[in-house]
Amino acid sequence: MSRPTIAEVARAAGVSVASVSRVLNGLPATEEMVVRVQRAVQELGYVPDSRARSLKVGRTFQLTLAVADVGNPVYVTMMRAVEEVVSAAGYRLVVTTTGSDVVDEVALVRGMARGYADGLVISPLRVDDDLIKSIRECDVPVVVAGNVPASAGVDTVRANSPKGMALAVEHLLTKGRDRIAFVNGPVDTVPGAARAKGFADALKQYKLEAAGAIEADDFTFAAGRAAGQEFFKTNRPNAVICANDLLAVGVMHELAAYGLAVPADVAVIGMDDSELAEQSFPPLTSVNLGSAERGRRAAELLLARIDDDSRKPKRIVVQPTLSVRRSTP
Amino acid sequence: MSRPTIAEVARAAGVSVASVSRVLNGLPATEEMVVRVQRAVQELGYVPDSRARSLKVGRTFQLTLAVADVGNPVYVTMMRAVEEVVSAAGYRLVVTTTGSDVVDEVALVRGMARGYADGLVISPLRVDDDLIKSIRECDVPVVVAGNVPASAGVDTVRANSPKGMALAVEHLLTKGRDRIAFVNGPVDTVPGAARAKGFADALKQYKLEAAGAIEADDFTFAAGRAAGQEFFKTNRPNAVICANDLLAVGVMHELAAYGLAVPADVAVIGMDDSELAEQSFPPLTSVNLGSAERGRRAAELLLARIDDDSRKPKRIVVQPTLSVRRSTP
DNA sequence: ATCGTTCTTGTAATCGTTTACAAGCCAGAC
DNA sequence: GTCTGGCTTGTAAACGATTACAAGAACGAT
Repeated sequence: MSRPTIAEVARAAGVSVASVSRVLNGLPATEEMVVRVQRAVQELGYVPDSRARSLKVGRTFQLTLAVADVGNPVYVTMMRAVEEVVSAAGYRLVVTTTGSDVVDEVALVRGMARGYADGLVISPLRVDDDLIKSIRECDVPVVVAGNVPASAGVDTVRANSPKGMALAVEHLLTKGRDRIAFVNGPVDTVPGAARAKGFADALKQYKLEAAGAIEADDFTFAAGRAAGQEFFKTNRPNAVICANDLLAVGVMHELAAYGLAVPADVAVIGMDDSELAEQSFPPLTSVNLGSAERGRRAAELLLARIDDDSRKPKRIVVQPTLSVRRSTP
Repeated sequence: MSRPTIAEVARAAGVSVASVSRVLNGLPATEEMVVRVQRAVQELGYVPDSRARSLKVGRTFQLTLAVADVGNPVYVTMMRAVEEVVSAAGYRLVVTTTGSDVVDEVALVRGMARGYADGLVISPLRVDDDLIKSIRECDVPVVVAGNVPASAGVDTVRANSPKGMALAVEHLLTKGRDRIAFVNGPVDTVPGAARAKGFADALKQYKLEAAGAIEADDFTFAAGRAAGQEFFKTNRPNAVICANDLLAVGVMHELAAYGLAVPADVAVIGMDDSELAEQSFPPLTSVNLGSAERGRRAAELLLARIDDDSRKPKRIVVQPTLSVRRSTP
């Protein structure tokens, strides 16, 4: 059966549509009016059509979070944090996944016409001028959870991965591990580039040489395994830092396959400190890049901008901490 | 700057709004008309307002997938499958999370007014009469990925977890493990109940006694650890079946803590065969309950029902297989 | 030259809400 | 008794698209 409209409710209650709308939106009305309308609503099982409503009021009360890969547990952490903030503000959160290709991201932002959502938090893997252009032209507010140039003029919340790298390297050095290898994700991604630079800087700071660096095809478990396979045949570092937890777990599987013990033979450090770090075996020492806090603050920034679009863009940097677990000595 | 409407495009192109709409929707028009409209569209950066469009045409071209917990990797598998099917059909998928409470699920279905999406795939943990009632009253099609009574009169796609249990028990028996324990999730959930019954039936079939059964508080890693902690102090099964992969991984951590080797001392089998089964160490033998196929078929059912709401409800059962990995001998 | 047919384009109604405005009603003050 | 002011309620115009219908143009056939 088809949904009743406000007109049918009005007819059933013997009042005008305007009165029904007013009662539903809690505007002043007599006791009797409220009762009549509510009874009619009850009886017909009326629920307002949100399309029509949002067409009129200009808001959908939906916010979108766009992430590259739902399989990456770091996004779970971020998603939970965002969800908490936006639902407290009376919005519902919808999550969509972009894939790691920048043209998909651009298409998503372009298609983010007013009408799908009132705002967008996007965590892009790859950033190019097209993406930045589409974000600026987007007619709903966009907050980037990630690193884009200040010139883009957009609210951002990003991690400090160089500092995170430094934490990881320092930790390994205090544990006496000085032959440190690095398994990165694709360096043409924003996090990949940042982490590569961070690793190089951290080593330079301690006047160390890298014991090897390898670029995985992707930020996934499978790519981590593949990277490990290629690498540990020939190289013998006593520690390896991975650009995220999935890569680290993939690498640990390969280490086991080559009969190397973690942490005794090789210490392993991941990044993101996702739920997977806790679940892996041995539990993974991981650089906490503050995904939860980044999610929370990105959501807050978005709400603030929806509230007032004229405020100048804010760029927040969340500082990392190290979660030490048993994959390091 | 505010988004231009179709009226402004029409004015800029010097044609009527109807013509603009027609060109945009690919209806027949002269070459010149097409060019003029497209240039105006280009120039103004016009994007149709999807609210207005869907108000008129009665469809949003969005479908919703509602899952209990985004942190559970089984939903990642399902989500990917659903996404693939619906995006091929020209819909966009939005994912929302309900939490494990049935009242949240009911609220979601109730609020699923026409206008948010054209259909819903829901995978409920707990089912009660209220939920079924809300599904029947929902004015957009709903497909349940899970087990609800046939009397509910709704399309469903469900797993055959008793059969899956039997596969797990058989596998253990052929490997000579006959003291089998069971770590279940909450038995007041639909999957919890199904798996409890499946386990009991499977044991009966082989005339075995359970070497212990324990009910975790939740289907999570933390609950798995807690369950293991409580359990392995006193009991000494040589195999344990867990109601999902997260629980299994939690249990394996506790086994390690008690110095028990997997699979040498205790074999472990999970259920869902999620990405985590592959990522865990040792890789987890897991009952594949066909999450991907369930997702795919649920999506297909939903599309079919959107197409024709009069067809009678279909109830699909997906058969399980066993993915043997190294957590069993 | 006139008529009918076909094709293109414009006008206006519509989807289901919200809300500005007007109108009606009642009470209280003079 | 009339008038003012405050409430309540109804009428109708939006919001931005789609689309039924009508009107006009072009063109061939008689």
